[in-house]
Amino acid sequence: MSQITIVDLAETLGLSKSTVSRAFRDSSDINPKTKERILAKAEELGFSPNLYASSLKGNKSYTIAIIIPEFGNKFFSQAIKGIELIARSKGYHTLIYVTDSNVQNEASIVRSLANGRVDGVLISASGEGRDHSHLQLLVDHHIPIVFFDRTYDDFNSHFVTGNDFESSRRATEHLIENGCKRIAYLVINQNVSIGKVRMDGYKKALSDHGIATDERLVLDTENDADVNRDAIRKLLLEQKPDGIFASVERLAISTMRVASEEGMRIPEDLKLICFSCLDITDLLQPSLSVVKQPAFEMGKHAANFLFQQLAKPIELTNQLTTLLESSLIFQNSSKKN
Amino acid sequence: MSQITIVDLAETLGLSKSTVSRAFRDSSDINPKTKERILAKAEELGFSPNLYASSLKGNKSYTIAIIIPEFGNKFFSQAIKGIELIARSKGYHTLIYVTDSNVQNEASIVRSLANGRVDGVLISASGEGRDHSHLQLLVDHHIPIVFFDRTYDDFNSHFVTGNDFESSRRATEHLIENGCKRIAYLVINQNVSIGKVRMDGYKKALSDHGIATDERLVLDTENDADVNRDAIRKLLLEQKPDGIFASVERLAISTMRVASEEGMRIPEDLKLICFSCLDITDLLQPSLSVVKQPAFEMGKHAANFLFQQLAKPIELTNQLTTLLESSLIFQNSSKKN
DNA sequence: GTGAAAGCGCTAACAA
DNA sequence: TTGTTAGCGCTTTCAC
Repeated sequence: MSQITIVDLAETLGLSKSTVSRAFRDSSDINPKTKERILAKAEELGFSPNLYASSLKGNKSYTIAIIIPEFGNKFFSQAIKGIELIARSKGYHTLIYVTDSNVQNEASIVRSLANGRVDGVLISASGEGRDHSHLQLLVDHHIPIVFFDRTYDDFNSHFVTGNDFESSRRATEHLIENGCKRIAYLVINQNVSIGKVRMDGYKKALSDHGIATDERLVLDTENDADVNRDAIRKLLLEQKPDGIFASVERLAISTMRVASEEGMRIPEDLKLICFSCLDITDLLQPSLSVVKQPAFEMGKHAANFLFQQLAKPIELTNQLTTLLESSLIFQNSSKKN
Repeated sequence: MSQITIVDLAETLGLSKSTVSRAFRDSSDINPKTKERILAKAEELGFSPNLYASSLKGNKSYTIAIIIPEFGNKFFSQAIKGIELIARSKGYHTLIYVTDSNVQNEASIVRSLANGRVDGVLISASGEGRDHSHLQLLVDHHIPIVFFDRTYDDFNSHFVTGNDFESSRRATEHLIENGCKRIAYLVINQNVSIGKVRMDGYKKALSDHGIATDERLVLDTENDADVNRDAIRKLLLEQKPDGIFASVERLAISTMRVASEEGMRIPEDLKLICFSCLDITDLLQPSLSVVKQPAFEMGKHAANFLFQQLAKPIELTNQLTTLLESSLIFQNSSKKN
């Protein structure tokens, strides 16, 4: 911690602490030469104004928080990269928290932020539970919140995400066009927004093509990779789908491994497409068809919106959603036989 | 921001602010009933003590920073996950910064931390430049620093990394044992520690097996993917290596793409092994042989050491290095013909 | 253009 | 066990 204070600096320079203080704020009028002298001395002594004293006076932390459910895939690392980039360009600092998709963790993290630690929060919902009152705490403290990728329906705020309904519809339609009759949908979690919206797109494509939805082909998964893998195996063996649409990358990866273990070939016996931000899908065996969200852009967009809110708060009476275009990349995993 | 203060709470309860303050600290003796009453009221009013006032008094931020050069691969996301986990278990918050492998960015970030914002710093060096005096600023402010994965030689501190020399030696030896005679080494950057150490391991394996080092087979790369790709193409075409040892994943990925474009088969014409934390190397075509660092463990280890330093500072007079064991996973990309 | 002084919200000696 | 009080280091009116 910085031992030297503004008073020390003032003394060594024969000035008052208010003058020294002014040298570090842009606004106040001060003799340019004095300012220069002060800044030079500060540099020499390695002094910079104590953050906590400034924040206590100014009631501003110049810090935002990112809360994400997991760190498993490239989507979140790209999104964080975008957020951090914008934040730093605005002179803001970025705190990072991982909830492990656990709403209790989410609540405890959120509670630790309401004491002025942050000026705003970017969050991708953990997806669990029905009680999201912890977020109300932020609202009460006038801390703006922006959701990205995953949200809660029961909460009015800004939400930045991909055009998941349409991408899902097109992904599913692509499987149909390539000959699939029994397409299974692997849900990340029925309670998270992305689970539902992506399922709606899936169902729309089915009904558009006169295919009835078979609930046995919809697999709701959990937070445990082993459990999911067994469930996928059961699905493949019992329901014999000829196409899989996975709402997240890790479920598609599990599917590839299980299919291989069970001697099913992709795409001959089973076609596969999923949401993923992986940048080496072309090198997989088979190359993987994906819906690729603009993760980096999404992070930047969400951050920019947060800073807009910080500059000029807007009261939201219902959820305001911004959709960013995802790209569909069709490769061998979904290829027609 | 929190409008309500400790004084407001005290007034509504007919107590003094010191009593209220005590209710939020664990140590001080206070009537359990009073404490309960205070905490209940605080909960009701959504009050929590202002962080900046506490920090200003206590000269402690309960915040650490992670500074990383890039966010491109799984290594860093896993390491961050480990760090954040430990930090939160200690009641600490974690700031994240990305330097984009640029030492100027690194310096400006570091400077913004020396004002008491953080109690400690975890850093993976950007790798550029010869002047690392910005880090001295942290030392002057008694902010402990722990390096992980990438360090600077000219700086005394704790450094947590993998047993890169030995892993590199074994990886290279593995290529030799599988018949390679002309093994190229792709360096991330000659100036970063990992570039050098991994090269030393490579050279050791060569000399152990009576193979002379051919400097034309050592390719120093830059921060630009396109430039690197062209350089790799040139290397493959002109030097005709029969094995590649890549010090980082992205160089191996570029190699796979270039090889494919030039009609070279892996592993028949060219064997490949690299450092990588990717968890789907088995699904690549061909499955990729890797040196896998314990990224999550490394993050936890580095964080734990930082907290040890925070609890009881130790003056380091030279670099203290902790090596964590990496695992070698041999798959098809390096298989004998 | 510069200085004096009050106070941001909290903590911790000290007193009661 | 609780209250009083003096700051933590800085910003910002208000004088000069």
